[in-house]
Amino acid sequence: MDDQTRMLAGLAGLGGLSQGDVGDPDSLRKQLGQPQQDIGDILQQIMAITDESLDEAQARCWPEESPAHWGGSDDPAEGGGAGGGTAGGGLPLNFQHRKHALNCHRMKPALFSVLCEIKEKTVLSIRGIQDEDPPDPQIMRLDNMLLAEGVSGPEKGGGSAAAAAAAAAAGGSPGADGGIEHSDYRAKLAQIRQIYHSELEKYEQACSEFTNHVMNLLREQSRTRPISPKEIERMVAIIHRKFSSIQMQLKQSTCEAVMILRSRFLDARRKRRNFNKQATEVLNEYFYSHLSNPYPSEEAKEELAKKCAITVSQVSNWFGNKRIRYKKNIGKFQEEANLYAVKTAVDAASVSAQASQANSPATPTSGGYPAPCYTPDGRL
DNA sequence: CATGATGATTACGG
DNA sequence: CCGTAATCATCATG
Repeated sequence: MDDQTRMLAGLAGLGGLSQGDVGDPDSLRKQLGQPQQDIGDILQQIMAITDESLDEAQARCWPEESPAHWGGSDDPAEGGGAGGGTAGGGLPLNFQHRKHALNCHRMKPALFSVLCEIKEKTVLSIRGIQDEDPPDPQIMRLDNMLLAEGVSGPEKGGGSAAAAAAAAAAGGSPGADGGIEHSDYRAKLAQIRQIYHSELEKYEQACSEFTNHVMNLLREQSRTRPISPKEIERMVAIIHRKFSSIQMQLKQSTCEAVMILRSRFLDARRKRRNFNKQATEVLNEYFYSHLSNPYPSEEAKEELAKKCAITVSQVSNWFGNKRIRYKKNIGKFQEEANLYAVKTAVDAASVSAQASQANSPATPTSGGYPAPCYTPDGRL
């Protein structure tokens, strides 16, 4: 035990006394009659408290030899702090009294700060460097994704309800085919979002509750053992890290759910619907009447998209597919070509009386695509 | 159920 | 970013 005491005293000297900051133990030492022994005793008692389990300490009385020092009667500069509990001298003290005595001892603040400092240094040296947490790239990725997917972030102007309603209305109106599915998707997404947010809130609440709990606990304990603010800070950080890893799981599974939903509803390739007859008719009409240059401008695409109740990119897809497939096997498309050539011709004729040249819309003048209709093998 | 049609996606080049 | 070519996955039909 003596060794330990010396060591502690030495540590105390190293840790705090030499720097002479807060507690200024040097001056204290001067004031005290028998400084060395006093400190040694206090440290011993602290060690004893630390060693002993709480139950033991509370259950049985403390040994008789030391109370004199704690009683205060022996102190040169009696602050009156420890007066009450130790009045009897020979009276056995229970744990509460002991604690009180410790707390009120005039050396306590100085020792306490010294111990805090020692702890601080040792803890820092053990695991001080790796403390700064970089913002987890994984969680950032998930956050971005959720944001992009509309799960987190602002509730999309007036909420999903409005959007869903609008989509549903569009679905009810004539000719909007994707509307129904889209609104369904919206509804499901809103559901996911709701679950996500309520779970997130729960987690956050639990986290702050737990943090509060721990902080209260630490504050409570800080009266009997040295706990530096930094330590509390670290503890809170640890708790937050734990909870954020849980949050990450939540985010991950939410992302998964959204992806599944998306693949089921939005990935049109999975649930491909053919365009309706009228739409393909419009598209084919344009294609064959511009066969020499079947590249609709952006405006034309928009026009066609509107007429066919599809999107511009669908128009682009259609023309892309059409061009390549036509080019690949012109023969196969002759019939169709003639049909639409005739159709446009008839249209032209009916609109303008002087339509003697049905040929004009599809003249093989420019090189890109072969002659449209009446043609190589004259298969009209 | 095999097969062709068809809309969407991907890889690549300008 | 747009177009081509290849490819995928589904639809539609016999």
